[in-house]
Amino acid sequence: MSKGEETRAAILDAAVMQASEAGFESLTIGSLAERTGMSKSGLFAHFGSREELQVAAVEAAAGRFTEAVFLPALKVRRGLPRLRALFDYWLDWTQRSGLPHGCPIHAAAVEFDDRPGPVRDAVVAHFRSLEEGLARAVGLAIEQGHFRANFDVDQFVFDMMGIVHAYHYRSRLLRRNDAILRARESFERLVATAAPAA
Amino acid sequence: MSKGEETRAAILDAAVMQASEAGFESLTIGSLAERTGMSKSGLFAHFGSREELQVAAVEAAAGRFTEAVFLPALKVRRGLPRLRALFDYWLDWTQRSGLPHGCPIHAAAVEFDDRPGPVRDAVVAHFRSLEEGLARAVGLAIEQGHFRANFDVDQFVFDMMGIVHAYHYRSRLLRRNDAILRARESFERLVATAAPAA
DNA sequence: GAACAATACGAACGATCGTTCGTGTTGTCA
DNA sequence: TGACAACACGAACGATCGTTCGTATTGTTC
Repeated sequence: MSKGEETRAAILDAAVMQASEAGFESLTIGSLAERTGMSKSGLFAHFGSREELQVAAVEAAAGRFTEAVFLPALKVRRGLPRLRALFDYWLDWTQRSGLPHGCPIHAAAVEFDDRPGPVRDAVVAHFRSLEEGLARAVGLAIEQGHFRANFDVDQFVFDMMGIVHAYHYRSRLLRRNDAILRARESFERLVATAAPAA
Repeated sequence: MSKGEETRAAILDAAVMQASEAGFESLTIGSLAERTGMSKSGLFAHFGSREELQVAAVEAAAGRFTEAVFLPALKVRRGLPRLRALFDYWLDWTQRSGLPHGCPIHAAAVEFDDRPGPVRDAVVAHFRSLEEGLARAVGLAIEQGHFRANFDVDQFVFDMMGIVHAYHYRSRLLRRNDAILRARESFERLVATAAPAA
């Protein structure tokens, strides 16, 4: 890795951390320069514009998500066990990735849901690939006979997204530490509706 | 209503609209002054600080929510019918309230979930009262015999929040127009789990 | 080590940020 | 209508925003 690539990676590290704390809109050249100990212009030179920096930060966060959630889940037996692993890894991936202030992309999804542009596009791309990955895992659960054959995969993905959103809301905004228990109970009930006919 | 109260209300109208478009962090004195046709200092004088303006805007949005969701639902027969009405009014309250860019408080919930201060406090207060209202409606459904007696009210509220969050995510970020159908199906399934023993 | 590109810097730009202040212009009530 | 408070304004402040540019200082390659 060349010197430039190294600094760029270090900048994005700091950017993802800051986005986790205060959202992608808080990513300013100045604050990021101070955080990394660089000059504003030196940092700026690694990205053509602030918007490109935000896009790169979204993609960096998305990459971390994949590393922390999908890659380890692939080592688990396909079908329901892998789906459970995905769910479990998903709920606490930020903490395991050194982002104690919540999921940055989850925040971006709300921040940019009404602001067209490259940042929004990057966020949408992440969630599309996330939903595709989930749908694939559900499909495997059907193949393995863990879920019934005529199961509505898309509805399952919708519900699973809802559970995770509700978990974030309850734990981060309301600071209720029973959030993870509520989420697990919801997930188990959701899985139960998918059980094959006895 | 005195002149001052009138302008203040007009400012908050514009503020809620803008927050719906781009979040509460986008509420700057300058942009709001331009939107209302006032001078920066003239507008500023109605609030001691930008933060107080943000708090007032959150409270104004919360008030609108109550008017558009809870008040009309009170006219519906208590129990399951009222709960359904709450859900339906909730899903499209922003459009009926002239906020075509999504729920401002929903955005604030994510924007300020990690930023302590008066704004966050106002957001939390809104969601607490919202959850209390939901729990009360579920309690009435139990009283009316529509739900079984030993039903877990808190879990129901958690799941209902999740459905609405997922609805926002799917319709606003992914722009899928089947979001409302997915949400309704999830809600019906949730209601079914609450049915009293036959 | 020489040569050249890659990288980082400091200074400066116009714009906008929240906020303060002094001064008019209104609305309100006796 | 006169008097006083309420209201709105324009100008200015220091700070920060994203961005540009010229110039050192580095890494990299022959």
